Amino acid sequence: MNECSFIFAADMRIRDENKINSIREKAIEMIVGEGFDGLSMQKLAKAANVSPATIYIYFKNREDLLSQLYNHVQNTFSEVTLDGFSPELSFRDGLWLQWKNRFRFIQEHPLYFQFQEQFRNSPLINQCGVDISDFKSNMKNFVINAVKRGDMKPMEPEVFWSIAYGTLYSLIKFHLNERSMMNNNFTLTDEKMKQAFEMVIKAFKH
Amino acid sequence: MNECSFIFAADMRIRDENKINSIREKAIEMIVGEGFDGLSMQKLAKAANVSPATIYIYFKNREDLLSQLYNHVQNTFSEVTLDGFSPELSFRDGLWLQWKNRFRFIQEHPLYFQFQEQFRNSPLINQCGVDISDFKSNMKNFVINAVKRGDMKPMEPEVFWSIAYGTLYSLIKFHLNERSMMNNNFTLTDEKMKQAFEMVIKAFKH
DNA sequence: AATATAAATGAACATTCATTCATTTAAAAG
DNA sequence: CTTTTAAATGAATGAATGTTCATTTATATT
Repeated sequence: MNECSFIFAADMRIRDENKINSIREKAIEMIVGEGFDGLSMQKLAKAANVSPATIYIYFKNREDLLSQLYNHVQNTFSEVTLDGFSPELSFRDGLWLQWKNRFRFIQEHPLYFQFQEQFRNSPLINQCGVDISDFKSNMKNFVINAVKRGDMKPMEPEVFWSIAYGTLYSLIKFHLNERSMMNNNFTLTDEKMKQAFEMVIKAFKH
Repeated sequence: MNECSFIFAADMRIRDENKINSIREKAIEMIVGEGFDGLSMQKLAKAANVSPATIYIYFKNREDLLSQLYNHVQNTFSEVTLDGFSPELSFRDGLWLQWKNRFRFIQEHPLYFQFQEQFRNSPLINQCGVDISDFKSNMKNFVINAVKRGDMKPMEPEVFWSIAYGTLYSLIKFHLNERSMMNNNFTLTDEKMKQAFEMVIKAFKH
């Protein structure tokens, strides 16, 4: 398929991958900074040093742009999060690796995370089908194995997820908003993460 | 102050409280359904059966409208959440009452909750100063008392909050999205809430 | 150098946007 | 009933919106 498209596209002027990247990054930047209603195609074009029409070469329309942005962010998220992970890992090691990987994701891509959260909490999430089946089957099998080994009593996956990750995501949000709910600066250090993690592990104990 | 404004306003045509309510509710409805970029002043006027100009009697501009919406929702949230609550309650009873109250809030005002989350995860949250100091001092004192009594070891408030409520909010979000992360329907019953609550309590045990 | 192909463009489109304003409507007081 | 006051309005404003299109530019092959 790759060779095919290379052959057929032999004569075409090559796509500027920097351009499509620039459009994507600037779009995410604008959305995180000004919200979805702060993203206009013309402002985006200007920010990405591109003609408005150029955007429509790579994206069918505004909706498709947003959808592809989310897709891209989700793929990056899956990559980082699955790094070094295996469903065969012990409950403790596997969950801790997930915590570390997910925290690394927001450290390496803070804008991606904020975009992700903004998108997920908006109605856009309902119009956008992103395939993360590989990621999900990894997570699912991990839980199945944990129950098999008796590291965790059986429970609905949503209950598991809420305790295992709801806590972490809340910590991360405090970390990202310097002006947190408590009005003092909060930095999520490894130590605090470990402290919370041990409490979560205790919650899962029989 | 109330009497004063009554006297001075004696001759004026009375403000239609239904109108301002209708504007508010329709606005929240539109935002939850179509996102912040789905809310236009003209569409809102039509939905609320009002002239666009009328909106500007009650709200300085679009930004002020959004800010007042959030303010209203936060006040409602505080009312419901503090119902029956006291910082003097035992750790277990107080936290459980908070869980029940917050769940009741999203049951009675599901749109409010979704609006709240959408707003909180958007950049709008930074431009909008809402006073919830009464609410916060209640929550703060509750934690102080819990530490005093030895029901909980001292920890940063953000860590406490993430374990105590991060879990609950995650459950609530699964509950509200019928198409959840796990792709099956999830309903947050009292039983499941209690199950998760007991795990959270265990996490806090010494 | 000439050709072919698609990338890239800037100007233009109709539409929708937030906001304003001159005018009308309704209600309370005299 | 008349007057007064502010609520309420519909039409209008210019600016900004998403999208298109005829044209130009750049590149890989001949």
